[in-house]
Amino acid sequence: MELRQLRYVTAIAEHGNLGRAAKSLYVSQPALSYALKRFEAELGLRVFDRTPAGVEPTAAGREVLRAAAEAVAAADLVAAVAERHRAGQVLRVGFEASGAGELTTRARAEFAARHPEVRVVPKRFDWGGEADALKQGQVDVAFVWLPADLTGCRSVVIHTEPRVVGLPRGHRLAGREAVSVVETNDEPLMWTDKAPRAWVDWWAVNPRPDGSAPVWGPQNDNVEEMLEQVAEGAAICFAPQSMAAYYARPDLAWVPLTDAEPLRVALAWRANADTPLVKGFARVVRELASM
Amino acid sequence: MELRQLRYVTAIAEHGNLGRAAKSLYVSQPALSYALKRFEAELGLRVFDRTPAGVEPTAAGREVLRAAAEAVAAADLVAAVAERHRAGQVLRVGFEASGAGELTTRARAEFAARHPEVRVVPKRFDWGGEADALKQGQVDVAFVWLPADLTGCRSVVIHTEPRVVGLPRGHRLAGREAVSVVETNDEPLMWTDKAPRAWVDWWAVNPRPDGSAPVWGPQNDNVEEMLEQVAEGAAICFAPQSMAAYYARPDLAWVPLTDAEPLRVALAWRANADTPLVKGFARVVRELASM
DNA sequence: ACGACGTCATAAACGGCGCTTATGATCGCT
DNA sequence: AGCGATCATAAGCGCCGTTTATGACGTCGT
Repeated sequence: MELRQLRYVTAIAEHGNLGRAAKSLYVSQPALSYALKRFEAELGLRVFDRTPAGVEPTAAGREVLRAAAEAVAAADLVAAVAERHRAGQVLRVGFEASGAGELTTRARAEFAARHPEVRVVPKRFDWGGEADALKQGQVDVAFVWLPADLTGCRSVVIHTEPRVVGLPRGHRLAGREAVSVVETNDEPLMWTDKAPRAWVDWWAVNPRPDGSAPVWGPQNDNVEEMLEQVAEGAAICFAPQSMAAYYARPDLAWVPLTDAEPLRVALAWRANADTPLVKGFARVVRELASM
Repeated sequence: MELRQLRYVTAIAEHGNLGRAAKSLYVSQPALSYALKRFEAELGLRVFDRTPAGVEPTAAGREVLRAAAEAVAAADLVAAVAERHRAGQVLRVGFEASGAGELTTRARAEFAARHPEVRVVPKRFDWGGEADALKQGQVDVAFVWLPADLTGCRSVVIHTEPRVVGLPRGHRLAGREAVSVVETNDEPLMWTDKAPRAWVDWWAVNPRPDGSAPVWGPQNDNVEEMLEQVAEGAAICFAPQSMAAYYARPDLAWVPLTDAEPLRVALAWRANADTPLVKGFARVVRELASM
């Protein structure tokens, strides 16, 4: 007996007709007729009665078919187990913009080297998107720019990074070695409606040290849209230091902010998906972060 | 994926060694090695690690093997269901000597072909034994030589057959084209005490057409014992015509009887065992008998 | 009553699969 | 270094499972 035979009789029972069942199985009708005959001979009993209108299971056939369907389902589970292992050996790592800087890249590379059987897949998100993606199961772990709502997740801060101001080349503040937040008070500032208000206010340093509110410039969804508009002089932006290296455009100037709270990046994962793969990645990230 | 592959990997896991597993599966070791390789390629993952000491399941392989063992067990259940039905689907057909001649054989063959799920088992009985066996439930149906007591049974005459006289080769009547019953009056006649008196008298044509009684020869229990003694000249016997064909011994002569009532054979079954199987067999016998 | 249609069954032919034998590669042990 | 045990590869071949072609049978509509 082979699975092929069990799949055949299961399909025949479902369709009630050798012709249609054959089509569904991508074999010819005589092939199915012959296979059924040999299966019945092998079992020593008739599974189907033949009628001009099609076939009907015999009483004994019904029991055989029930058992056959279970065997087919059990075999499909073998394929599913294998698929899960093939697919489950994928670690989806979420991030936005430059993520955790070099740490993001080094962590993925190091983990991939230690686990060649695992495919580490980077997944980029728009502003604040990596936290939602993690919670919705679109990624397995994420480098999350704080502040972020990580309810239902576990996280550990693994990176801090000074902030800088992004200016168009030639801006009056572009040649400075550093500027304070208040010095940028009058400049329109890029913002986004994609992220939660707390995220936006944190990035904008709102309220400012002197108690004033920022001047809001154009809104944008992601880092490329933001930098395009800064480069053309529409506004300035606050960003992590690594962005200067990752998006080193000739028409942009990056100047350190002297008094802006540094960015903290957390590695986060869902509490109910604390798998060995995820734990292993977190271990690698912590190792690299402590060097 | 086929069951063969699942049985192979299950056996490999059990033996931990391709050579021993191959022996247990009655295939050669290279065949198993090749089959395993193709199975792993089909699944897209390695089920076993190979070592000089044998094979060991990988972590993923363990899960595949667990699922494979379940699928094999489920498939074995299909065979077990079939076996249970086969064991229950037995039709025991009783008869004596040549039964209803060719009809007996053709009926069993035709019914078996139409019902592969049923095992049709022939059961031979000594003289008159098939009627008692039927009533006692030793058989499901029987080709009964009449006359017979079929109280509690249903029956239908499905065969008639001329009678002949069995003579030792060289007997004074052996060369005749036909003889009358009265011409055999002086010859000792084989008889049996196994069957009812009515049966014995019918077969002996007692009383004879001229009112005389037969000359009783040796008694016997079955056809072989009878023919042995006829061949050695101890007596003659009356028999159905089919017996000449079925027991064509060189030391016997069969001569038609001109005035003996033909044998009538009935298909009989117990009235309280009017099952679909029995009814089906009766239908087949009637069909063939009417051809 | 007959022809058309739908359905299952059989036959012959053939591509390819799953096995065989022969043999090689590798590792561990002596 | 040689031997034995184990897995892997290659070439060849028998036979299985499929195909196309066609037949048998029952039902339905005309």
